[in-house]
Amino acid sequence: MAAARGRAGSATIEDVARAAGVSRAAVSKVIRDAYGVSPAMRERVTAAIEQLGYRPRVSARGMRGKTFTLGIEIPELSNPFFPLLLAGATAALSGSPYQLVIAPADPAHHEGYRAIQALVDRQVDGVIAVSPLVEPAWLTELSATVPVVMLGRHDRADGYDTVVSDDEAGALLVMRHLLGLGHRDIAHLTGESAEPDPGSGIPQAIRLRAYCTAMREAGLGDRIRIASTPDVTANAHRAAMRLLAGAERPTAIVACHDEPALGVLRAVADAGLTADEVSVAGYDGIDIAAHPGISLTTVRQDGERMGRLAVELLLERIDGRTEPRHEVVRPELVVRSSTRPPHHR
Amino acid sequence: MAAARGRAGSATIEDVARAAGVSRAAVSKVIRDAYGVSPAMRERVTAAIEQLGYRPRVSARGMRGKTFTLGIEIPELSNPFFPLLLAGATAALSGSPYQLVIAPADPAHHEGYRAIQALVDRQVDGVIAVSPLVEPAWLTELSATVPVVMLGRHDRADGYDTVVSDDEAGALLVMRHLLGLGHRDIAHLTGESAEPDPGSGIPQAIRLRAYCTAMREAGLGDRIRIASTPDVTANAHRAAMRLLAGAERPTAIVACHDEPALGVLRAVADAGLTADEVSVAGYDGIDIAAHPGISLTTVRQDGERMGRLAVELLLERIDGRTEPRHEVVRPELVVRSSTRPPHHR
DNA sequence: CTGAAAGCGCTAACAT
DNA sequence: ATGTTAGCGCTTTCAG
Repeated sequence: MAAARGRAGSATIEDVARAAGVSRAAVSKVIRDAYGVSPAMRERVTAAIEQLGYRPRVSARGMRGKTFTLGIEIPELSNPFFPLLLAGATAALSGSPYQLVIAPADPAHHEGYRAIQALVDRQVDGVIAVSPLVEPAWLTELSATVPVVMLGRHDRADGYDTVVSDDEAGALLVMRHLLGLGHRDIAHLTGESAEPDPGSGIPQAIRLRAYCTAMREAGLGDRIRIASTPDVTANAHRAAMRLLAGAERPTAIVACHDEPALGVLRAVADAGLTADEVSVAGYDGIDIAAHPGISLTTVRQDGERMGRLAVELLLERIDGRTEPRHEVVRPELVVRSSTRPPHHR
Repeated sequence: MAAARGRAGSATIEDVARAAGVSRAAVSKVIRDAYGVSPAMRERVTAAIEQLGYRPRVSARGMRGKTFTLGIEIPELSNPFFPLLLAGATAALSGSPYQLVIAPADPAHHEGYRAIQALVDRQVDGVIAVSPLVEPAWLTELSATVPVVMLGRHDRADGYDTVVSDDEAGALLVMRHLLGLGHRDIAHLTGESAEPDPGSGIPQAIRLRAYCTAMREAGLGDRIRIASTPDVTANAHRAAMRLLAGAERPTAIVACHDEPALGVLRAVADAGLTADEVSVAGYDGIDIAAHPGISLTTVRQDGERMGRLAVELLLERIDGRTEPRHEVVRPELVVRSSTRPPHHR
């Protein structure tokens, strides 16, 4: 908290130079600690900087070179998984000269593009995109201008790096668990976006496909039951209610994320049922799932690791790497009391 | 998603001017739609911009004037209350030319200063600070340079605006509720930072004081029981366990936030107790509190409104207002099944 | 209504 | 080792 003597933020490199009786270039060199400054000069300049409360303007710096700013675009911060990513990213950056800035993007309005563009307009040195909805082609184009790491999509492109969780493996983990418990009527609750394009790189789509595969391989192809709704998180409760009220009530419901799974749990309770009648599983491994009042079986994704990896890849790119890298992290099944053997009526 | 013909991001205002056969100044005017451009020229310029996929560099623009960027500093995004603020802030900004960027700050390391400074270095047009730990004096100094709105602290200063929830009223709401139910042994769980300086503007400190006041006014001054720990969110469970194991077990525990309250609930369950033996109340009104598996009595703060207000005040300041404004929003008690009349042994 | 030109604060050659 | 200088891309007087 160095005290600023002059009006904070007003001093320029010129002022510092004058105060120290040196040239602007000298000050610049001291700031960036570039080659060719005598200890004596460094001392004088440092003192002047301190005394004037001088801070280099990043915008001005950005005009010639880098801004030492990394941008990350994030949809719906309300999803507790994303803070994990950020924690990892921030941790990976601590000690480095880079600052992370987050641009929130409302996924409902195709805001991903807008937010990423806003970041690029602000001359960030690299972009991490978390939006599952921006098109790979667009990102490829973008990556010609600025290094890009896409988080959580399975499509690969040469222009940018990716960090994903192995969603297929994760989804199979839950399915094997439920099938192992003896469930046969397993329904899957997912977002609308997963449906139309099963080949897309969206995690939900991958998980949906894995669900279908697992069902078919267990000889339960005819019992596949998919409930899909726009904005699953908001509508999970209603969708689950419909599922539970129907003639052939499933004995287990697998949700594409933990948050919708919470809605499903609520629906189960509201329908006067318990985990003995209907098992529920989620996906993500958010903290609250471990709470005894919830106790949700889920697949934990190591969000912190993913965030850290994303930053590392980005820094490598900024450092000059050109061959694309694609990191896959392994999810892990966490069994809790929301999933039990099916009750035989 | 206007297709960029040239290499994205490479076109400058100069290129556009050349392509449209006009001067740079003309293009600039069109961009900012300033006074004095003929429809014909506007058309030509717009076409050129479109065709070249031109995007103005915000840094360059920032060198002369504004960056149309608002910065918000937020500690621990994992706290589900903060996304609400962001939602409100983002909503208030939609349609405006401003872009919101978030700088995450680890509260553990005095990062508030660093994050806010990073924002200012990047020439944001205004700053919203959520850190309860940055010193008012520092903010006052800062506000000489850039408009500042402080969110969630009760100290007032002339340099900057504030938006706070009425924490005293909120805390009294819970206390009155519990006392009304018949509780007499009510303990309060809070963070260490609330303790030392009861007169500070930190919300937890205000709530702590209100708790004490309410107890005393009910003639229960000698039963005041404060459990305070560093990093309450992480240590709530342990602290609650100690409280529950002690000789004089409280019949109710009030936590300074919902997240610690979740830990308390877990402790109650782990100790083999129920809401009939120990009532628990939180503060914030996070979504999960409404879940039947949790059902936590709490005080809801309208985070969305607070975020919106903060942005509005900031925009007013940017627009030239100089008299300080201090907005107070009223919290609201939400009673759920975690609080019940005390069990008489 | 349009254009020429002077910077904004900084970095990076290029001298010295 | 230090200083000079030419821009980076944009906005903004100020003339035409």
